Amino acid sequence: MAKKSVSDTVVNERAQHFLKALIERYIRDGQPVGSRTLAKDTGLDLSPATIRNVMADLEEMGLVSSPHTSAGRVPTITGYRMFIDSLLTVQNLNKQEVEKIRKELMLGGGESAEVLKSASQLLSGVTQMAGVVTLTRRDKTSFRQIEFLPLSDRRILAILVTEDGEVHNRILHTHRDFNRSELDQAANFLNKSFAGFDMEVVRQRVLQQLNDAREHFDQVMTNALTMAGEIVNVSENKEDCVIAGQTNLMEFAELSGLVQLRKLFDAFTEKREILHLLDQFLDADGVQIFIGEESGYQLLNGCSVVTAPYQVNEEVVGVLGVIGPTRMDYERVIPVVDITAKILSAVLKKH
Amino acid sequence: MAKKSVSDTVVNERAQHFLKALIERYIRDGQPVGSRTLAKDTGLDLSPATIRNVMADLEEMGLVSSPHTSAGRVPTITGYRMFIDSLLTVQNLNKQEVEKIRKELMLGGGESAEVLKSASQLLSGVTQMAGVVTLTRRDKTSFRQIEFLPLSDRRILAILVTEDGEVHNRILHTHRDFNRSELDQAANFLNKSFAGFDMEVVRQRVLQQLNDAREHFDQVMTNALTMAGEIVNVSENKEDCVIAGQTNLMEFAELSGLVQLRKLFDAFTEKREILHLLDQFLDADGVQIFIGEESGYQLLNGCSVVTAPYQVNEEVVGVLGVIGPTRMDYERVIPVVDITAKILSAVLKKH
DNA sequence: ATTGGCACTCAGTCATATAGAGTGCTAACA
DNA sequence: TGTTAGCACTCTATATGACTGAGTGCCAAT
Repeated sequence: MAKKSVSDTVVNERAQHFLKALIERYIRDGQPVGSRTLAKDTGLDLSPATIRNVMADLEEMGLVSSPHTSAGRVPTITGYRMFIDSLLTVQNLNKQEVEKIRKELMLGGGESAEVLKSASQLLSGVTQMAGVVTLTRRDKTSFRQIEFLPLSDRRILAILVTEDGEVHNRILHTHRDFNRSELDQAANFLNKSFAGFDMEVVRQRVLQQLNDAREHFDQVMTNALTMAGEIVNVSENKEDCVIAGQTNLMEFAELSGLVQLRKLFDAFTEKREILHLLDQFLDADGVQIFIGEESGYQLLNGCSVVTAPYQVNEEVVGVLGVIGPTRMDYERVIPVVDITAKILSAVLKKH
Repeated sequence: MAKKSVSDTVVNERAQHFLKALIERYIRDGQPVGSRTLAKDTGLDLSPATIRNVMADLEEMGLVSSPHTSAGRVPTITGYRMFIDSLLTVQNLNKQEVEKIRKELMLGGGESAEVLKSASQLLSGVTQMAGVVTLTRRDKTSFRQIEFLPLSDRRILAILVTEDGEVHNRILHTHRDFNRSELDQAANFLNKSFAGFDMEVVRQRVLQQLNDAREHFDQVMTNALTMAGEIVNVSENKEDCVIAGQTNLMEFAELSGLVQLRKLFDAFTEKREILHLLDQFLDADGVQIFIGEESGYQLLNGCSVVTAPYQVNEEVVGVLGVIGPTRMDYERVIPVVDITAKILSAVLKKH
């Protein structure tokens, strides 16, 4: 409460202003920002020397650093963090752009796989970075129909259709051959028992009934249940992740190390890691930003990730976002990600 | 027949020997080969000066060239061509490696999509370059069964199963809603009419009958045929192409230009161009090699492609191969591609 | 608190020197 | 006639030093 503390906060406010200017400049040019440049950049009419003093303070606070004695200053990770958390002034997208996104996403015709792909491409196209859309919690849907078709060699093709029109199929290997009518019987039994039920429920029932089966049910039903068990499980863990525009990242000098770039690309084709990473943001609401170094994954050094979750019928089912260099234009990227998530949610809404 | 011509061919034979040695050396080291080095490399006991004379001849013939006056020689495209066409001594793979490939490919469990993916990964893994497998002529297969399921909003899910166990599904948009029994009727009609027929035949019949339909058939059948027409067409043009290990190419200095690398990667995600390129080798039998510059696609400059077609039941359905720097170890890559194609054909054989 | 001035540091650029690799040519040799 | 040794020459790569310009930190003046 003493004079000193008051003056402190005043200094800090101005310092923050400079920090903001510095980072915005750095994002534009990609080069260390010196006192002279910054002096011109901020509206305030101050001499470079003054700026230097402030920059020294900022450096002491760990918000900026200089690559070497006679270079300007560059934001540090914590500098970026502060910028993102409290200094950012996001622009709104103009209606034209919003409309473009909406149109683009409508094209897919409502087929979810298609739409997700468009969304990813859209994100990468608009931002010139890598776009990514994950689909983790599969839309809670219900059992519609199951069919079995005999193939040769004790193999059976199982087709499971869920209410939302997704088709899962899988080849099952059995211990003996089944003929067409046996399979039809099995399918009939299952369809009668489970049609319309929530998939989660189906899963439980199948397991449960399979336990009681030896005593109560005949062979047909046991077989049916066994097969159902297999395919029902498959349809569960189908996590997915669509990435687009990876090659855009090759343009950024800061990720220049071919080694790092390669690791990144490998992670993209592997997908698992990316998926795991983005899943952390499933439950956040609204846009989240995090900076590569904060994640522990060293392969994201120099990168930032901007994400937002999206919904189907009010329920979050995945996240979408953009991966690019930490030196990215957040003020533009944030609204893009935000809007895209909202529009995607709208498009995916089922009636 | 004069003395001169005889001596000429003698010179050429020796020159070819040197060319071979030079290219092999260059493939190993990646650096221009000088006369001294080459003198040691070839078994013959000749002085560097002699070698220089020969190299001058080779240069005159356009088989090698030197980047600058005081560097060694580097093979030219035509040099590589000659090497590949007539100088190459391919090694055979040892049984261990062959066995490894066979095992790896067996894993997929006969699901063709899976197996192709393994093949691609295998090629890239073994050669440390990019592996690619195309599937162009879809296995000539026959109609097994079709099903229609009503979704909401005048959308119908059509599921077509072919004899080889592939499942094609697609959402059809219709001009009015159909109920379950209408759809069942339609499916029944189609299944009875076409079960077991070759897909090509089915396609023709559908079109033909659709023409006659207005007069002879009732509404149900017309609808059925219309729907069948749509999905049958879809199942036709499903060309595909699986690429793996693209990032391996980042390791090669000769493709270092980020720009070229990016173009290459973009082509890989686009796939179309690659597919078109490889299709040229569908009808060649055995391993084919071609050098990027020869193709007209300037994006393959500095690259070579080694391909071999593979079959299902004696019929060629696609090609597989490896894309890497022109400076690649052909003597090893060729047998790998060759064997992989053979094993893949064996694995895909249907009984 | 702000500023001008000044000495200092450091990356980048240019010219120059030097070493090394390799060539082409010529003359000698078998 | 094919092969070889020798030699002058070319060109790259590398190191070196000088110089410039950008930018800093600090001190003393306002």
